[in-house]
Amino acid sequence: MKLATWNVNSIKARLPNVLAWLGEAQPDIVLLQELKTVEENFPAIEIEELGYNCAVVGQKSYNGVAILSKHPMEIEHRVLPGGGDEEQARYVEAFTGGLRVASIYLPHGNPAPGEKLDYKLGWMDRLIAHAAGLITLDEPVVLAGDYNICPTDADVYDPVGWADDALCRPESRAKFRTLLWQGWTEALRTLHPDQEHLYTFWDYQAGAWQRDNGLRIDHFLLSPQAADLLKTCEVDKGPRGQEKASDHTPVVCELDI
DNA sequence: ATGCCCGGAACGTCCGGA
Repeated sequence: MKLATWNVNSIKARLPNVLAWLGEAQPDIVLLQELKTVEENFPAIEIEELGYNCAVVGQKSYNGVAILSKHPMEIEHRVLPGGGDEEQARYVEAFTGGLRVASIYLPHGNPAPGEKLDYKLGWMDRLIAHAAGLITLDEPVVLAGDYNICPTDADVYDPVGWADDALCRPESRAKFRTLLWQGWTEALRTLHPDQEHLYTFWDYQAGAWQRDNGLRIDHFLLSPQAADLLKTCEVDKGPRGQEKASDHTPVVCELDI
């Protein structure tokens, strides 16, 4: 089973790139973030033509997450529990292909410190609380997406320059570690512990892609039962180098199921 | 020290992104 996560930075602007990559990479399950549109305007027909079922949680202009799956799919959550009447489309969770999977778009938290960082940390507390329940279910669970967290300085092209940014601040990293300590395996770094320049995002500005000034902020977290199935996890840099690219590139994870 | 580049909304130019 081949899974992928990809922040596409507008599904409408990125549709040709997404369709081409789906056809070429042939993933079974895809977790998308930053759709930037409502569910009614999600290009479901084009994606269904490639054999996917779609679970979409949209929002006008901002955020938006989806799960695409070649298997039958049952939606479990359209919003991260614990947030009252949260309006931001940042979480969708479903059963599909024998797995429980969630597509996550964590708030970035800048400028920091301030309200935005507080919202991010509060959102992470909710994720930690929900994940604590999921990990007791003794089933293979995959929590993947754009976490907007660089877990360590090895995941940043310029750790000193980014030290005070919400993606790298100790408060953000501490929450991420709290989540991992529940027993989640962060697949990409686990399989590539010493790899340098292992990035998933390159800013559009200042020639970041050409200079390989990247960040690793898109992550696959696996429950113990899912980690037991882990075969490979890789960054596919291809889509970032193409015309009209997203600023993120897909991370692909293969499970032996 | 600041902005660089994008997409969305909307038709000015700003907001959000990371």
